[in-house]
Amino acid sequence: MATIEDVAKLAGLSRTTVSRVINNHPYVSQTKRQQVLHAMKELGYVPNSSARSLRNQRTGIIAVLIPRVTNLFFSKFIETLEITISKSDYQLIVCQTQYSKEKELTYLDLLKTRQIDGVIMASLENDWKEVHPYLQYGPIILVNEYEEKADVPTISLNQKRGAYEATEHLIKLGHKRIAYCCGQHKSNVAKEREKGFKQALIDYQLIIDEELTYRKADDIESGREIIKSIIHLQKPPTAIFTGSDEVAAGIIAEAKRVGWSIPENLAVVGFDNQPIAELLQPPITTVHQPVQEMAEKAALVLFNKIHNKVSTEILSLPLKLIIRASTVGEESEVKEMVSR
Amino acid sequence: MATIEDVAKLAGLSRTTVSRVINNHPYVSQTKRQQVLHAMKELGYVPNSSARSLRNQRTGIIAVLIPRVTNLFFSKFIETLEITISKSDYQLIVCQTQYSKEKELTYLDLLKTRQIDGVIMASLENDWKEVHPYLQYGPIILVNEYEEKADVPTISLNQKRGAYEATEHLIKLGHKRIAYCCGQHKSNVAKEREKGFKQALIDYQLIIDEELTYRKADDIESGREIIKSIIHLQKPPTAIFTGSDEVAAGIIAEAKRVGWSIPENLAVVGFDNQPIAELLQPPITTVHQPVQEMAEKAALVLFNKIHNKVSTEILSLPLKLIIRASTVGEESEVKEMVSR
DNA sequence: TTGAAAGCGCTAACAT
DNA sequence: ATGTTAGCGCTTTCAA
Repeated sequence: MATIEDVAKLAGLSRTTVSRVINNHPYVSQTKRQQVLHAMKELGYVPNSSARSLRNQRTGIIAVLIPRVTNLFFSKFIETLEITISKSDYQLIVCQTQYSKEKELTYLDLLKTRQIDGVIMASLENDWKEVHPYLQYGPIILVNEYEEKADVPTISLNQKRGAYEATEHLIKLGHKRIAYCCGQHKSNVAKEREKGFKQALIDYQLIIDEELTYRKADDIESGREIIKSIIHLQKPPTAIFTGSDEVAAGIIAEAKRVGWSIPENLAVVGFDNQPIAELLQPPITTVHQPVQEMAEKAALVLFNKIHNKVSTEILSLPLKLIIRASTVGEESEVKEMVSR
Repeated sequence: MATIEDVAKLAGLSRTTVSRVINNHPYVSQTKRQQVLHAMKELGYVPNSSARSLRNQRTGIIAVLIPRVTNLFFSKFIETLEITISKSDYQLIVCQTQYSKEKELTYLDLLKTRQIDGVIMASLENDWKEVHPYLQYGPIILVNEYEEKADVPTISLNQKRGAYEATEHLIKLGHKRIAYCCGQHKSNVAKEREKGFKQALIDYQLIIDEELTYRKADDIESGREIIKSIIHLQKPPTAIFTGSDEVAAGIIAEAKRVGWSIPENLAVVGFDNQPIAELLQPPITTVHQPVQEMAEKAALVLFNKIHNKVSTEILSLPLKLIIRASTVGEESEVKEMVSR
């Protein structure tokens, strides 16, 4: 591997001059610049990034913390994030916490050891007081997940409002017994959604029934389980609000299996607006989250932080309800369209 | 930020001794070890990884190249890969080539600049002669994708066999006009599947009709497009083999929209065995790929390469056909079960 | 406009 | 068992 020294020798110049050429510094004559460029090419020289990192105190790498990558919400987030930061020649280290506090802290250690220039936390397992000390080692921003006590830039989605609108939609369709089911990992996202859901019930004078509340649903299988439990209820719900399209898909599949019609026997609302939401029979009414905007904004804000532009931006992006046949069946849809 | 020097001073010892403690070297007395440990704790000392990388010529980071992360096949691969390598304290940089040759080479440059210790290529855009020179900078292994000319460890899936079995399944159900549709990015994966598909037709004396061959289908939308094209054919196919469950899902959704029954009017085979395959109406017959095993094996093989254990392993893992109602309708399924 | 030299923080060969 | 010292490859003062 050729070093800067080798290039300097071959070009008959000093390391300094070579470095100047590498970094596009002024005060290098055209002739010498050419000599250096030529020597670099001849040797196939490429600067060693560990040496640069050590010297410059920056690695050009950032880390993103998520629970797991096989969740379309997070993979979409990472897709956009990686594309965005790579435009600035940054690399992305993916850190799956798997909902573990210990793993989360282990990944934050990357900041301590200076392996990365900054962290985007798209999930949060620990109490903020555990995370806070890491701020002395480098910038951290909170995205998607959020935390009152956190004194860092935060980009979140208006989960409460999103959940409220979805619930209101069900209420306006005449539903009075609405089940709630979301994931639960001490996440504020889940908490805010629950707030929005309950607020809607309150605003429309409906009763909140804890029997109809499920808090550990986060995949297809758990959706199925919920139906298995619901069918034994004396007074089953007529509608159900869920925290993800996957859960909704599981619910719909199992409900159909036991002979229920959707939405006649049970109206179902999903969350995320994943591609499958449109494909299922019936297509799922769901809440679209602007993941891409969130990722782009996250990259921007973290870069600002890294370059010491002091920002403590707190941003909340709006969600959007997308109405499909899992709440408004074919017939009622027609009716509604006519009535417009 | 405390350095090793600070720790040494505080402990009243040399940098060497501190380094020995950090790296668990022998020949450090218990007393001094304790002194060092104590000083480290007091200063909140953590070794600087850039300095270690520079000195040790290893970064503890590997890169994985994929087209994009929002594809369940690849996100599942990355999920398992990250979990596996993190057990050995390695970090994973995700590189999305977006099917671009230039981007692929840019990411391979990480090897040149020594930002990473090795590369797992789960996709391949360039000709091997473009990639080959990078081997002098560090280990590269090929996973999923493969290439005759490549002189590197390769872990692939037996795509030809998988496609053959899926096609044979359709033939045995009595289909004679079978459409083929796969993605095409000069990928050998696609080529091998096509070979398997055609071999099956040949073995059963069926005609290969180029009119029924689609080669740029890789998402839901392209599946829909294919149906739009097929319905205008004079002699439409009675079955269709696809390269992904997403394409199959698009085909099924659109076919139903135009009033076709699946599998009565068109039998559909997917690929990947994604969770949605089971949820759709009808559930999709598909080919399961052992992604997790592949990822675990990939980590193992790359680590071996990194530690100079010379292996040029070429491995091919088997695929498995999973039969569901998109090829074998409810009734025929019953028949078949009875006939067993 | 160019170069000499110090030093980023660490490890290892060598000496004791 | 412990310390001295050279150097990994780079950038940046400082001096010329």
